[in-house]
Amino acid sequence: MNVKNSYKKSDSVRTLLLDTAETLFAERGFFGVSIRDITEEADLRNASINYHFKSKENLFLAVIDRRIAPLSEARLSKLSKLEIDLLQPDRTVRGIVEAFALPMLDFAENGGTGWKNYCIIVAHLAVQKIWNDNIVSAKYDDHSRQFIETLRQTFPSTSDHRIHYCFQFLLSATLYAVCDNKRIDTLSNGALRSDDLTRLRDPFIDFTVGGILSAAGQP
Amino acid sequence: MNVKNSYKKSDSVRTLLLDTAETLFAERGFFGVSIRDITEEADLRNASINYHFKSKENLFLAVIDRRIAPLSEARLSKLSKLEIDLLQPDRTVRGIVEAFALPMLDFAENGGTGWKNYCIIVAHLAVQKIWNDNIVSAKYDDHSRQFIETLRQTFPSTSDHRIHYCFQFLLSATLYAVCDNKRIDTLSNGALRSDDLTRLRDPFIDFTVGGILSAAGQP
DNA sequence: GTCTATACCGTGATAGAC
DNA sequence: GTCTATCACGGTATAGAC
Repeated sequence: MNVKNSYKKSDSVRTLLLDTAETLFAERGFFGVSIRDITEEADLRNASINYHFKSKENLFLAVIDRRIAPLSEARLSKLSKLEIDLLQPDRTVRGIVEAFALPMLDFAENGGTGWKNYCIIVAHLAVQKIWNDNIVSAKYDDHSRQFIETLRQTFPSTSDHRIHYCFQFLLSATLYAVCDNKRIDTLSNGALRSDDLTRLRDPFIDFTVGGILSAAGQP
Repeated sequence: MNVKNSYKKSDSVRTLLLDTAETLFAERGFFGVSIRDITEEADLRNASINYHFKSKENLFLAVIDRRIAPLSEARLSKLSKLEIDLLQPDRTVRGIVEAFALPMLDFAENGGTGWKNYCIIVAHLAVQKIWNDNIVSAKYDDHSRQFIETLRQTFPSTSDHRIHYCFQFLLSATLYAVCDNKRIDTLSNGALRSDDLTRLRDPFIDFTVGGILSAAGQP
């Protein structure tokens, strides 16, 4: 019982730190947030971060790590249900796009603030070279390669490099969609909102599916 | 003559600071770089930044500002030569895509390290809400709206919100393309390079043109 | 007008009391 | 497991010398 209680208490502090860090990192990025910002926001002493996570960078890694498995599983579960139909590449591509993008769009919009902030952090990471090796590649290569392989099989006569670019284009559209940068709010004078991913969904699928068919169409 | 000389000297220090800052901001972002990092790299005292730019944030703004006019002019000059042909939306869309994306891809690859770093910085800015008002909106709204308006005219029966999303998708593909994050190097096991924008160009145009036609096709 | 020296505060991390 | 005190360092900004 003691063990269980102490575990639960420690666990709740860890979770509180992860949640608070997630929020702040989403707002200002890794370098824009100090461990004092985090602990003050969470009403804790700043030593708690070093105790629970050893360092600020480690906390950041833990924030990223926490939600990789659920996201990856949601994507791969959809992908595993996909039937590659070479006679209907449009249907197959739609299946790939939906398996890759819809879980992230759905988590970002309906998964609560935690998931929303997580997606924003990933969108930031993704455009920065410095995180490519330690984080992005280490954590996302596996399931990215499965999507690339599925595209590969869907377009047997398309060159490898076009297949890879198609994945990049799908990725960039997805990540920009979840970064919630308020850009479209400004440009549309408030008619659209960058956090309204429900409204984005249909145009998004039309664009990415049409784009991939067009880019993969010629070998 | 004194005035001219002193102006030239001051100007060269300013330029050195701008160039050095541009390089470092591209590597680690605004918060990841200190004014000491910049002045040490440039072999200057750290007070020179406050003297020439008043503050770190002001220096950052100056870095962004410096290259907006040339980029904007390159884009709008191409756009002004475009003829909107409602009977051939594919040709028109290709013209819009080329006017918006090719100048940036070209500057990033062939404009020297300064332009390359600038494009990387813009790609980082673009996904962060905090810079939307002071920088992105203030500096890029004008020419962004011209591209949106041209899309608007090209697809008279498409809803406004799809037009705005089409611009967002074009923007996200363009910015991700120039961020040089090495992701495609990793995923392709070195067969492709994120700094090889020449090779990216044709698939990029096929994807974005096909995507926009598909997303704007249905009102 | 330009650069030097320095002030002063915030940073990440740790040692040791509780 | 948590808190206090403190470290060495890096952060921006400024006052004043040249």
